[in-house]
Amino acid sequence: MMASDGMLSLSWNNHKATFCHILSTLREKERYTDVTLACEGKFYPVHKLVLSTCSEYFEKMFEHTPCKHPVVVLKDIKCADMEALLSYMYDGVVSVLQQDLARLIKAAELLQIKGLAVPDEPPLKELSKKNAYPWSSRDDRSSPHPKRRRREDMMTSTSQGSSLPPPESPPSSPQHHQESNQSWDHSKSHSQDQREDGVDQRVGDPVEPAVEFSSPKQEASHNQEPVDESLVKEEVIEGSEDNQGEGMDSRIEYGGMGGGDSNTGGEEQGSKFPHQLDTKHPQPLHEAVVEALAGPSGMQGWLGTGELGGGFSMLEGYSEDGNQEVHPASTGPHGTQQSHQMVALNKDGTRIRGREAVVTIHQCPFCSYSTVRKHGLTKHIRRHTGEKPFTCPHCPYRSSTKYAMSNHVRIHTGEKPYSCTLCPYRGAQRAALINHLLTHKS
DNA sequence: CAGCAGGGGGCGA
DNA sequence: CGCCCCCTGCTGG
Repeated sequence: MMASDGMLSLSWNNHKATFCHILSTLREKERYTDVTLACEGKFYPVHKLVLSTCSEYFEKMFEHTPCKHPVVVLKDIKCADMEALLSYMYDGVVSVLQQDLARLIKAAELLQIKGLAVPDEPPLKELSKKNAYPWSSRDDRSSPHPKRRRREDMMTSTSQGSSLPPPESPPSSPQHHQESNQSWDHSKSHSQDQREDGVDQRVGDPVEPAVEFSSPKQEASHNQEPVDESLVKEEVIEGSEDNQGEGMDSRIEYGGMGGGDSNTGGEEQGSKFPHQLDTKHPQPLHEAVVEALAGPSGMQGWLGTGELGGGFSMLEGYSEDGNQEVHPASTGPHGTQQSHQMVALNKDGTRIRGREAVVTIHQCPFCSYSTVRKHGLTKHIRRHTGEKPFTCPHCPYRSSTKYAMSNHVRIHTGEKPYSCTLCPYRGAQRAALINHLLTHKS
């Protein structure tokens, strides 16, 4: 916080993460939901606000829908995809099997989900590296990377008669996109056309015929008006801006799900996939999120680094003792899983890396502290609880650790085990001696 | 600068 | 889980 002229600026450190958490919780409890999405016989009560925020498509739809609680039927979207997209919109992350990626992206494009409706090739990369954590690096109010023109293209593409994608990539694998990425990133304005064509296909085709695209629209039109294509345009800007945030991006090595074969990705990628499996389990995704969020002290523990600005950092599996444990290899939601991974990397860097490794991260329910050592957390929690099990036999002093007490007791005993080799100085603590030695150097 | 308290990690049992 | 150590921050002279 900063102060100026006597004014204090109070900042809510984990505001974003908290906010997102709350939204997820509300969704879980179906509280304040004001729109129901229906697909494949399943119903998903959600919030217009969230949908509108994440999708212009919905935004438009609601804008023209007087109905208080409309039910939007999504014909061409699979419920699994819908759930994944909802997870993405509410939690900012979603894990998807490589094989399902194309379909998911397509669904995202149809619904114009910001950040997922990637224009061209990069879907993979984008998805995994940037969009996966839209809010992690900056404010996401502005959509992550709205790249929806794609959709337009698609529609228009026919007219263009575009040639379509290079033979190289069979529809099914979204992966080949690396190369185009770069070009795409920077130029997103005009030149894209040609390229996009190619892209379109890749993205769209894999799973289904282009025809389908219309459907969502139709849907829209049914409900009200067709989405204005022009809106879809938006140029975007994504570029590289992102990282201003806390620089998290840089640290996050995200192997990306999509990256798949791309060589660019890190070594991690390979290992990563194995864990992203259950994308499909319907429930898990949702439940897990909630579960992850539940915490003794509210969301605090759930939040990330606690740094300003927020980088969110983690969702943990929550365990009864108040600690949140993460088991990357086995825990539910992919999304969270990834988060975990991220956390691990951020916090411990070297240590908790491999996806394969089963790492348990113990998250403090009171603050952002997390450690791989349960014992470490136990000690840490004393900070919050104020528990000081160790009492000085000579005075009222109490400490939270035995070692601290032993240091303290030396005050009474006069013991000074750390002696300077250069002078008669003796210190009761090693740190004192080290500090003292500095005086000899200068 | 010295003293002290405390947090968190390393390591072994 | 316990013990120990390293490191850091605060305080007072």
